[in-house]
Amino acid sequence: MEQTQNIGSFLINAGIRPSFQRIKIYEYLIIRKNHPTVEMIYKDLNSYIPTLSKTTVYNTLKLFVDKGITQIITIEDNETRYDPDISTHGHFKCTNCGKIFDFSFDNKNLNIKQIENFEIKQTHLYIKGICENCKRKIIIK
Amino acid sequence: MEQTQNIGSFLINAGIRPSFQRIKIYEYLIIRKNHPTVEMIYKDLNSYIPTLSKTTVYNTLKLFVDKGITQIITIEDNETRYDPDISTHGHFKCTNCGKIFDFSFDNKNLNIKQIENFEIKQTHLYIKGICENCKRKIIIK
DNA sequence: TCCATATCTGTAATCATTTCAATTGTAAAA
DNA sequence: TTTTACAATTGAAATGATTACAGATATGGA
Repeated sequence: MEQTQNIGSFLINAGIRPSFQRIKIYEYLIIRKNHPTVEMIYKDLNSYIPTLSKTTVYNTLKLFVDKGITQIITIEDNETRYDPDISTHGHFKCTNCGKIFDFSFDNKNLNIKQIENFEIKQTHLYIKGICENCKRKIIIK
Repeated sequence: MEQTQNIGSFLINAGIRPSFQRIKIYEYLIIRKNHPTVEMIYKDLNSYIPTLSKTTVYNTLKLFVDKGITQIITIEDNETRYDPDISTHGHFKCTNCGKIFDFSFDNKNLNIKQIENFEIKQTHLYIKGICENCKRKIIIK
């Protein structure tokens, strides 16, 4: 499949040698778009790659983060999630269905006084609440 | 000290029985303003309350969060921090000195698109970078 | 093909957090 | 004041996520 080709050259471009496992894990991230935990990636890929080790998933994600092609999402204190979209954008987690939604926001006109002279490297906006779909379901109940 | 009195009635008001440990832990949070981890609270208070158990720190913080007088800060994936200021405000973590700074922001001009019809319950804005003090030090080096 | 090196794997170790049962403290009734 | 019931605290053990490590496997270049 040519998708693998693309991912392979993308990884090389990021300074990562494109092993089978690395390609499959990155592919998982961009196809599923589900902001997965290590457990989710391991569980889902294990049926397809039976020899996969959880350590490899950890190592690979750490590598992706170090090389700047994946970001860590800490919207919840008891689970680390991963996002291959490294642009500055927000994450909404529905406390009812657990799904995480991406959204865009302007961080230009925040004009934050207290940290004016600080050097900003990363911005994370996390919002929790009820998604539209769950809101409807809950009303019906 | 009358501070303890104030905290005692504040806890009662929040539906929390003001035990010695609970008062000291809440006092720690509001006096230090250091957004501590469980470990920090335990270590610092242990010299003053030698019998203190780490489980009590965990239990107490969970109680505070449940009763709505403390919020969890997840700016880092490997450490859960706590803040007795439950208002919506931002947190800046200096990746050099590790200190966490509070800042205020207006979530009106974030101009968020995709989640217009979602019900928002909590908003967390986390920024990482270099604080002014560390910036100066680093330049001098 | 062979070698050197990188990657992957599974196990064991570590660290944060939770569970649980026993002890201690407390407030109110007798 | 003593008793009693219940809540809070404690420390040990269990759990769960993550990391360290050492051996096995795969890979690219000579």
